[in-house]
Amino acid sequence: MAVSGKNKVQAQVPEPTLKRLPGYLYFLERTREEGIINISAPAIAKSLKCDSTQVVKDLAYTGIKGKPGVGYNTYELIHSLEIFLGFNRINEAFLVGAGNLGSALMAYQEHQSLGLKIIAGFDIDENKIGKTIGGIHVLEYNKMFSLAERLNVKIGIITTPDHAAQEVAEDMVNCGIKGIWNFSPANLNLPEEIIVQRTSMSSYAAVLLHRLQNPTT
Amino acid sequence: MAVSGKNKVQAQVPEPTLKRLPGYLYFLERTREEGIINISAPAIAKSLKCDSTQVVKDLAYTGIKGKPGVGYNTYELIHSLEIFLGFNRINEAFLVGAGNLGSALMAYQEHQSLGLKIIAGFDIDENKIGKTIGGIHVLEYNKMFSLAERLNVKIGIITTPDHAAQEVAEDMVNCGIKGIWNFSPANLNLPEEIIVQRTSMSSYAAVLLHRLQNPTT
DNA sequence: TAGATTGTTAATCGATTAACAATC
DNA sequence: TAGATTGTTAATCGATTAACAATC
Repeated sequence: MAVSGKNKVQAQVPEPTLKRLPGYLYFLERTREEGIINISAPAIAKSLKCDSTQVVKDLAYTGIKGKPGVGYNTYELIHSLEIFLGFNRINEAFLVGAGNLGSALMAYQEHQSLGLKIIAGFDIDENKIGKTIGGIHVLEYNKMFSLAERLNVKIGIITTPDHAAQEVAEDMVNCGIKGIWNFSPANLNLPEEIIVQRTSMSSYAAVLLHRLQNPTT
Repeated sequence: MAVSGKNKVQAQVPEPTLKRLPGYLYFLERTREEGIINISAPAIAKSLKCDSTQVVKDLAYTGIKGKPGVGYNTYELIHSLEIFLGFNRINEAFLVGAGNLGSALMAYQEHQSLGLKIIAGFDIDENKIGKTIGGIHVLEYNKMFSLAERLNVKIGIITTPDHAAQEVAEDMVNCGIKGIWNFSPANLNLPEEIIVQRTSMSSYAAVLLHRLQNPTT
């Protein structure tokens, strides 16, 4: 029953750490391109303008071991981050709502690692069905039900207008989807066990505006 | 010198609070549409699935007064949130990079309050220049310099490919822009006083994937 | 008045930062 | 060995949660 190789209760990874990890990964990929073999936490911290002890702690969560006095092996570090984040696996996802935001995400992952692979987009708009965006086909919404089951897709992305979000989410759950990335501001009402990640653009705008209007100091 | 009307040092608003406020605003706008005049913190908390004392605290930051035993006046609460977030003002912004993500943002704000108004998009791609997306014109990149000065725009949004982000950011700063919303994963190197809000899609993906792979209990 | 809810103050919890020992 | 950096443990800081008094 117990997973071997870990004889201690796995420390819960803080969400702030989790959010920072892809940033390290991105930076290290650039570093590797420059042919740098070893890199230290203070060096990373300086480039990313954050605290070096935080870098050490964050990286430790991925299970990597660094060499005192030297730092980390760039290649090992990238590998460790990818494994930990699950970015090495193919995390297949469906996307519903092939409007502007949906199209953006489909096109985005062509050039940028999102950590997940959108394998199909769905829409009810006849004008969008049949299109190919970022190499991904936009299919008729009703096709989602049979395809999800057949392909065993566990992740759904909602980029529909607000009013459709709840219904789409429920459909996704009925398709066997376990995790939903919701880009609409709607508050989804779903079974407890479904993992919902809400991404609200206006939250970021709020922080930016507030910091502009209330300068520190 | 001192701003009147506040005889206490203004309490710093926690960033988590700031990020939650637009969510309340969205919910309350729906509530108002239903004709509900008063709403209590526990009622909000129940709908948004969060803690009621947190709702009370968050709302208190906006300066609103509620009535014990009754709650808040919906209209006043919306007003208070808008004022506090600065969403009532017209916060004009430039967007550089009219690709998929840039287009998505331009189209998004047509239907959704982002808290800021994109007044022009810029690109170097001949095929994009001249287009109108979400009612916003895409102009030649070089036009940004003269326009920023003339229109006194203080906010810039970067939705370019990574490799262009640093250069665009520097140009924006030279245009007098004070706050930058950066959608590229690049780490911008800019003067201290420039406020940079980074929005990394892969951070959200990382959290979703991790929670899917490491269920809590 | 009674009940419900706000608003404030205290306690808890968790993340960040600091200190320092271990080690390459 | 000496210097630099990791890794761990302790201290600090800040946000969330709980408790309770004030009030409509």
